[in-house]
Amino acid sequence: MANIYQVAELARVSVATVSRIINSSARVTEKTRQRVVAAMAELDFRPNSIAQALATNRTNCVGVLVSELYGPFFGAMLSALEQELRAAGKFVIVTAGHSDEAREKIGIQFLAGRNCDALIVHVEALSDQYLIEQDRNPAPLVIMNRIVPALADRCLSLDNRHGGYLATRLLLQKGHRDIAYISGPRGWLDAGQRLAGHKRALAEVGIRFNERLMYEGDYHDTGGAMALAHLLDKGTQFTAVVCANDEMAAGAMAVARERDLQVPADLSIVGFDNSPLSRHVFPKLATVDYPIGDMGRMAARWVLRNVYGDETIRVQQTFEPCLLERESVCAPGSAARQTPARAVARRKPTRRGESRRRP
Amino acid sequence: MANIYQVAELARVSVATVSRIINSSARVTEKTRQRVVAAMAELDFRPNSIAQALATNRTNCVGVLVSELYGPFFGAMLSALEQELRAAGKFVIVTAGHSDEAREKIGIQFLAGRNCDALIVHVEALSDQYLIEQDRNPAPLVIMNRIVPALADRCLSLDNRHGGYLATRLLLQKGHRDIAYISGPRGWLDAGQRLAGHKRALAEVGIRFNERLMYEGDYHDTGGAMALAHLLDKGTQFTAVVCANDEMAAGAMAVARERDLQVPADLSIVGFDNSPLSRHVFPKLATVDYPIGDMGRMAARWVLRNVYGDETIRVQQTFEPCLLERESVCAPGSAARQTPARAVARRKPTRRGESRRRP
DNA sequence: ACGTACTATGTAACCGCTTTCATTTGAAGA
DNA sequence: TCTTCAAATGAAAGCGGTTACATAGTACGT
Repeated sequence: MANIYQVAELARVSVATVSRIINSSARVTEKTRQRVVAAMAELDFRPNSIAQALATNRTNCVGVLVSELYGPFFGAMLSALEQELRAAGKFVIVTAGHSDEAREKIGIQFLAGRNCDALIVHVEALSDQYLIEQDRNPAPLVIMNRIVPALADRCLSLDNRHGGYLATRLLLQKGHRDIAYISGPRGWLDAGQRLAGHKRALAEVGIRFNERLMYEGDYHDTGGAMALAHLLDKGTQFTAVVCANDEMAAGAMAVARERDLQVPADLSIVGFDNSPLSRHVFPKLATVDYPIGDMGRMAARWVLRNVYGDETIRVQQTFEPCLLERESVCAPGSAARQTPARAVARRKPTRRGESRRRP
Repeated sequence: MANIYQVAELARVSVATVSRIINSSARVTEKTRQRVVAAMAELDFRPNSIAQALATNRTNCVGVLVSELYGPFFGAMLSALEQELRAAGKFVIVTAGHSDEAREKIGIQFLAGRNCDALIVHVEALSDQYLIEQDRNPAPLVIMNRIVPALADRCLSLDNRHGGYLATRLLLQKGHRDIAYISGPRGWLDAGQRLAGHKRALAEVGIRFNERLMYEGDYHDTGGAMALAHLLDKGTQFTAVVCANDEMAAGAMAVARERDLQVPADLSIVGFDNSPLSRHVFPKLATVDYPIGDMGRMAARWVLRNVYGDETIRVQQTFEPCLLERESVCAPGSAARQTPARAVARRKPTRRGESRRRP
């Protein structure tokens, strides 16, 4: 591959002039510009981006650390983010932190070691303290789905608490009183926030949160399945369940089906995230939309503005969840079946003595 | 950040010696090694990877071009691939080609422009010819899910034809004779191969492929839904349908449900890919496992071996699909219902006059 | 014709590391 | 003690760009 010296020689100019043309960084006579452009074309010259990076101390790379590279959540985030950055000519280097403190730490070091211009991170296990220390790095941190007070201007987050509130409020409005909750892993921030929203919605209508109606899942369908099984087996009655994400809701739905509980007639279910999955299960899952794609895009724009200096870009740091009411929810004890009446074994007794007939 | 000169000065050695220690590239006295290591620690020195890349002409970056960054298919591929490369200290730069020729071309240029050491590409629209031309690049190409004869040693692929064959054979073995087929987009390679396998399975038992039982979908659930609706409306009878991927199968299942067709009693459905989705739908979808994670991992290993010279690594280039029989399939006209008998409207007449009672 | 004020271009240092080749060092053997 | 030779180390030239500064060139006013 030709280098800048060969171009300069062929065009009978100095390398400085060639560089100026590459970067449009200074005026050049039209005549010489044409000679140089022709030379570049003839030699099929493309500037070596590594050399440029060394000279300018700017790699045009943005590091992205997510918990996993698969799954609809990170997939949507990554996809939007990459599209936005690529449009600006920036490269995206990705790696996974696997929700584990040591691996998240290594991940950040790994990306920082590549001289990324900025890091967009979605971490669960790292402490605020560690993130704050990292921020003295040449590469600023953009923090997804979390608020670190000292770094508030670099944090993009969804109001998870409000999301949890909306999910539970929907059920309350439908008339449910005994509402179970399948939580995400204790200690994960969003899991705690969603639960807090649930509690607030209950409190608002004067219902005391019942520890026995809550179970900690793992954000996977198997965990959701196990959670609902446990809740049912405990015997405390409930007519609806809020799941802290869609995947657990899908697992819960499968268990409900196994036990011949009709969703939503016997059990209303609400999920969280609005993952594609929520539209694939039957009945379609009511859920809380998590605009993670928008947030990924916005993280990219934060970087474009604050690192690459594009002042024309506006960024938004907080996002609102939005309730999607679908077929997995109805009034408690309602006979609003999705399918005609059918033989039922082991059906749980209808709550609150209400009739099962359609109102 | 400290550089190698400062380390050298502090340790009272030359930069060459420091470099030797960084890379373990030559023997160094234990005494001086310790001095240097101490100096590096004191200054918190980390070698500048960009400068290393410039000097060695090796970026330790692998470019990955996939159609999309989201979705279970590319997600699994990316995830496995990244994990394998990261373990070897290599960086992954990702971008999307969106199954469009122009954008795929730009994507490859984009990655090549970053001086990647290798490119792993999953492209649909680019011609073999173009890929062959690209291969003279400094960065070799690894081609996923496709066979370019001239570049056969760089191609990793699944035997899609065999997969299509397995799906249809399962249905034939169950006794189905009238089998519809919802294809992927005409022109996509894997779509054509899967269809070819379907045809071969039919031919093997002497059934003539019926053009009226086949419909071209788009690999999305909406396309699958539309496809099944069209097939049903056409009036040609069938007792089973093979979908060229799981997502279309999910769409088809939704339409079947809308039309009060029981799956599998009235209609058996087989998907392709074994995406997580296939376990979330009800009944669980029989499908053909696509070991895309393994393939991603293997692409990484190809690069590790052939580009980074790790001779100890073995690579495998062709992969076999594997049938997963699940609840969405049964014998035609069988009453092997997943749910008890129920009122039915607009049910299609049972095929072949068989009884609907359980055998 | 000449000094002035720009503008266009060139020179060379620098970014931080690797690597070749030359030189120094040190230990074994005579 | 003096060679001899391998091992350890250093000097300096790249890698391919960018950019501060110097210089040559041009147009203009007087």
